[in-house]
Amino acid sequence: MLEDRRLAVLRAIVEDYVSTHEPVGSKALVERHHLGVSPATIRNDMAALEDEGYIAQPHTSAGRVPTDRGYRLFVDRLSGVKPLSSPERRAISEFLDSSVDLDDVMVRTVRLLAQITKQVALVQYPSLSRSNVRHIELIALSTTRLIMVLITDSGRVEQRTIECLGPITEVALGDVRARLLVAVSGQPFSSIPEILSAFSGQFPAEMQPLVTIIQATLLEAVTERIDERVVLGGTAHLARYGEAFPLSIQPVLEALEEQVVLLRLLGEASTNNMVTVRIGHENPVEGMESTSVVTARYGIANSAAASLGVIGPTHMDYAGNIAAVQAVAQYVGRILDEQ
Amino acid sequence: MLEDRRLAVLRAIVEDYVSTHEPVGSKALVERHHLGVSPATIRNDMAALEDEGYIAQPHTSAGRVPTDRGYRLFVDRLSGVKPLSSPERRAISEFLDSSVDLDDVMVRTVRLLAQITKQVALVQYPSLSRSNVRHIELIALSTTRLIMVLITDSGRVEQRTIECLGPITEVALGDVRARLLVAVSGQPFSSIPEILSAFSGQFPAEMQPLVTIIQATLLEAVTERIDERVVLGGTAHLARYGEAFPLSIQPVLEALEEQVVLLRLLGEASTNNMVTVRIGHENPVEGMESTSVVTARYGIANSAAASLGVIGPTHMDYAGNIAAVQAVAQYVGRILDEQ
DNA sequence: ACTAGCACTCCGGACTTGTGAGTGCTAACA
DNA sequence: TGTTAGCACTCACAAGTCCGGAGTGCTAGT
Repeated sequence: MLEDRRLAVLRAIVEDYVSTHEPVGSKALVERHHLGVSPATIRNDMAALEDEGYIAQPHTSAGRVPTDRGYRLFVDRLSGVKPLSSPERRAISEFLDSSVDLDDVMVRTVRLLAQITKQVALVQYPSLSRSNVRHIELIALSTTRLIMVLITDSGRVEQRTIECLGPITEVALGDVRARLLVAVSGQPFSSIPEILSAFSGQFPAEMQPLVTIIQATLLEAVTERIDERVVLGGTAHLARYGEAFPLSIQPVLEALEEQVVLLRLLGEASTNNMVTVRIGHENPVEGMESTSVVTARYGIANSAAASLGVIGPTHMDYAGNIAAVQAVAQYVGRILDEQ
Repeated sequence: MLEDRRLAVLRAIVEDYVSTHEPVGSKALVERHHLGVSPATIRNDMAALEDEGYIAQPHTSAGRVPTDRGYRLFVDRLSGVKPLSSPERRAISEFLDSSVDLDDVMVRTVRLLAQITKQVALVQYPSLSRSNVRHIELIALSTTRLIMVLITDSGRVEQRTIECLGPITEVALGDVRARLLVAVSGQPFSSIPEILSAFSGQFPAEMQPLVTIIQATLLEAVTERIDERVVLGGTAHLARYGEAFPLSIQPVLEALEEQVVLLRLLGEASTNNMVTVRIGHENPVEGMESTSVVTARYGIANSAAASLGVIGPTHMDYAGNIAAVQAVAQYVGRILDEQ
């Protein structure tokens, strides 16, 4: 009962602060939310909440502001998930129709997400490591150079140029290509290293240099290249907070330029299919202490999976953003499945 | 003589303003630059320069600030080209060595440019329309789907998925592939439409659907896809100007999210090989009135060409940026030639 | 357990003032 | 005629002062 009201107060504080961006006081609170008690009572609750570390005052005689811990409690226990509005659903389905290409899907998704959340959006390309090989092609460009094209069942196309020491014969290349195709086609990336380990044995000695370098390149493509690409959009939304907040955007912009950092932000998402929220200092990245990250994994029928999400100030609309991220993740998974 | 000094004054004003970012007054001017005259004389010159529209004062009794027109005169007649420092040259050549991939070159270039100019950098992918076809590949993914991979001599790889109505036979596809390869291999993109116009005639009627759709896809790839990709880097540098300037970064960030806008900014570069500078209002893009754009074309031995450049506030270090853009453009051209 | 009242704190806006950088003008000078 | 010195004038900006109001914590009363 008493506990209940305290939580209600916390929720009210978070909601008000998110919408007004100003410290919220006891009086304003009772006026805006019809809690049936007087400001004085609220003040007692606030004092208790402050003791427990859920809220704080920027300075004496100012209203209260939620702390990271307060937001945490809010998203864990208090925030419902706002259903998306119908224009939003419409936008998603419109975007759904006209995708032609994996790149296209990624770009459209990131735009969509940025647009409906009004935040910075991130979308990771489907992970190669959980993909299967759909096709592999070796194409001679000159007598010493060839290009390897790798196509996954998630629609991704990887290419690598290979420089050979000796000249390549048309016949040898065709031979390698044919056998390689048989060996790896349809196989998951994770099993490629094993397959390759016994591969070169079937070729005569004079072809070994060629086979070896091709093999090495392929191996590199499926393993070392676990560093994935992330597309980014909606950075302009950062400027909205510009001066108004401790969130000085410089470090954030810098962080967003590093692929590695983006991956860290997206990475280590929840094990299950739910949305993950990292609030303020919970973020593993320096310079992002006053931002929150909302992420979700999107899966392509278990064959490949990656993450997407949004980044915004800690005082974001968690309910709305969680709903948006979740919905978009579902849609994207579905689209990629269809392809 | 008198004219000469006035120009010297303008140059001094621009240089001081660029380094301090504060309106510069007559007294400070004579102290910092050893013009052999008194402040009063300078004031007369300044008044003249103001009448001609080269400088302006933000408010009475403030120093003078160059106008767009002032900058224009400065870059056209007054600014020497700063040679790059040796660490800069070293950075460029280090970057030069370790490029493996077209994508890699683009990413590295944009980073490099952003780093040495401390501005936002843009690099356009080599234009397809001036490229030659190095190889074309058709790969069946299923009985009704195939993927077309197009490799240009600038190292770019384009892929397209093609959905056929009827089932594809291995033989038919091989036939089309072989003839297509012969027909277009080594040809410039610009001549592909002509080549294709007579292409389908050589196939029997039952193969027409297949040939037609492949042909259409290829045609689309070489023509409609003149919309080029642009990579972007160094946006964090924008934040440096953050509040300090009329350059509110929101519209700029927004503009930078649109590929089309980026192309407009890069586009219409100078006819010759020199660097182009667009100052403030000279920019064709709304919201970029207080930014300048420095661009140059980089060519790959006449076969393909595109632009790169930097974007910064009008009070940028023109001499330095022009030198950097020019140097980087040369290096990139050279690297892509080698590949 | 809640509320009313009260004294206290302190941020932030408004207002004032003073200072200094900068200007334009005029008159003297080479 | 071009340059300089001197001077009165303007005005942004910083510092200082003041005051109101929002908000708090505490205590006593319901």
